[in-house]
Amino acid sequence: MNAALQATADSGQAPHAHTGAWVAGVLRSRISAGQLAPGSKLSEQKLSEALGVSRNTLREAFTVLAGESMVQRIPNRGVFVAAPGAEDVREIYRVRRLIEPAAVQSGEMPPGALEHLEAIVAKAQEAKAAGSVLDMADANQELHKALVGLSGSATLARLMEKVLAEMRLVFHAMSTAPDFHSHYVDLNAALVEQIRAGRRAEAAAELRRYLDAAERELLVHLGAVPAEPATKGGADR
Amino acid sequence: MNAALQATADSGQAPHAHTGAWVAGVLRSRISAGQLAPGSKLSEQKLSEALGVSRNTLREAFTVLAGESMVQRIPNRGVFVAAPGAEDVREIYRVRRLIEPAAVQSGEMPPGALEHLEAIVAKAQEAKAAGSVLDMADANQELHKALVGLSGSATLARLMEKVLAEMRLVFHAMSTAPDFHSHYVDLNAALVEQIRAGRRAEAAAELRRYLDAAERELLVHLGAVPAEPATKGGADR
DNA sequence: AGGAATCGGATTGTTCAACAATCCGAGCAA
DNA sequence: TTGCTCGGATTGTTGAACAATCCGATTCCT
Repeated sequence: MNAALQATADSGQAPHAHTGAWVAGVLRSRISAGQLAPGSKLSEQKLSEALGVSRNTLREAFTVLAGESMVQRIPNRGVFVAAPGAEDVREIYRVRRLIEPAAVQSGEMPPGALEHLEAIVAKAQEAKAAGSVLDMADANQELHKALVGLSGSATLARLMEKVLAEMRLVFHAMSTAPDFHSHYVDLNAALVEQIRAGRRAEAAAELRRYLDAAERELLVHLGAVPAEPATKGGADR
Repeated sequence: MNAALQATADSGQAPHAHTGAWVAGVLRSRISAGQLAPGSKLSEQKLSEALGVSRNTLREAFTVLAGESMVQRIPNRGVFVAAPGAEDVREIYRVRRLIEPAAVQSGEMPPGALEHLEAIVAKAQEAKAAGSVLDMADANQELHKALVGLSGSATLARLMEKVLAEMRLVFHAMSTAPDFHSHYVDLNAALVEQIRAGRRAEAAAELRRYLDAAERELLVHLGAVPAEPATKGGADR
């Protein structure tokens, strides 16, 4: 834990933009990279001296990150790296299930978007061939971000980015992280193919199935839902 | 301007929650209420002494509000109440057009939601009968928030709240504010009626038309689009 | 006179040091 | 063991200080 903290303090001499925003960026990166484990406490004193900034400035960064729900602030207790649970996963997929298919189905399709999608798919297939799980995960996230990008809305793109950041936290929070992504590379390819063919409604429907399956897989792995029986909507919470 | 600032400084003795969040709440209310005009500058010194908080604490509130894009922060210049323009209106409706119909069409319809919708419609009709434009506007926003609420997602509800806050800013930014809302009361009623009847797809389609019309009306009033010809996309900014 | 460079005041950005408020755990008592 | 109190540690908030930057007005040159 300590190693991760003081690791990048060397670049501490050049707070490019506003120092607060810079600190927020540094912490955001480390959290997304998993260097700061979900649930771990971020001490004001340690972090401020490790990053070479004032406690006040660090606090500003905390405010930013709390607004993005990357960290959780508990009054008089401190800030902790967000640790999403099963209910958070359900919420994540509630959002994705609403936004992604809608963007696919009724997006305005800016020029070059299709090529962008296909480039990402190619990258994912490359990563799969090379067996690089990390690159596959990255490409996967990039693809879904691009799908939302079809809507042409910067707001929704930002929201999706936030959601994907939370997804990374979910993965980091899982003790054992099996290969969730390789299954989906081919599905992604098929999806983009359908979009290319103009079969937007079918693509959206397939995407919905995709998301349902992914959510279920995650919940099962979190032990929040039984593995097999898929009938009545049973255990909630 | 000054009157609005020091107006509520009387309650300044009881910062209930964390002072930063409290200040952010106060400012948010005043901005939404139009007491702080869009584009106006929020001076750190004046505001901090008017609210009876430290400059540092006020700054934390600014960070929060900037994260919600209620204010715009310009480095070394200060923070200003957000002043949405035509492009922002287009972005707002890009989001609404994607989210609201999707929520109507595929929302999970929690119990009591329908009654809630109808209660809001009733309130709106009441307000229309009484000629209270303000209550109509409130009911209108409440209805659309409730529509998104059908999705069951707190994240999307928050996003919609942010969007609606920006809408209020748009109205406040308009010099002349004619009656945008009375047209839509009956449309809202019809919409809820269709939802009640289970005709979700039709309701979503009607909602889309609704949103297109509202956006166009706003853009026309902002002078960002010609009044009649509905063909080529013309003047940008 | 018109325009460019300059200067001074004002505001923001950041840090530091201090104090109050709160929480957590250790130690003690019943 | 259970419950209480106390002390240390951390957070919340403030005030003051200084550097950096920006804006407007004055001044100077052509």
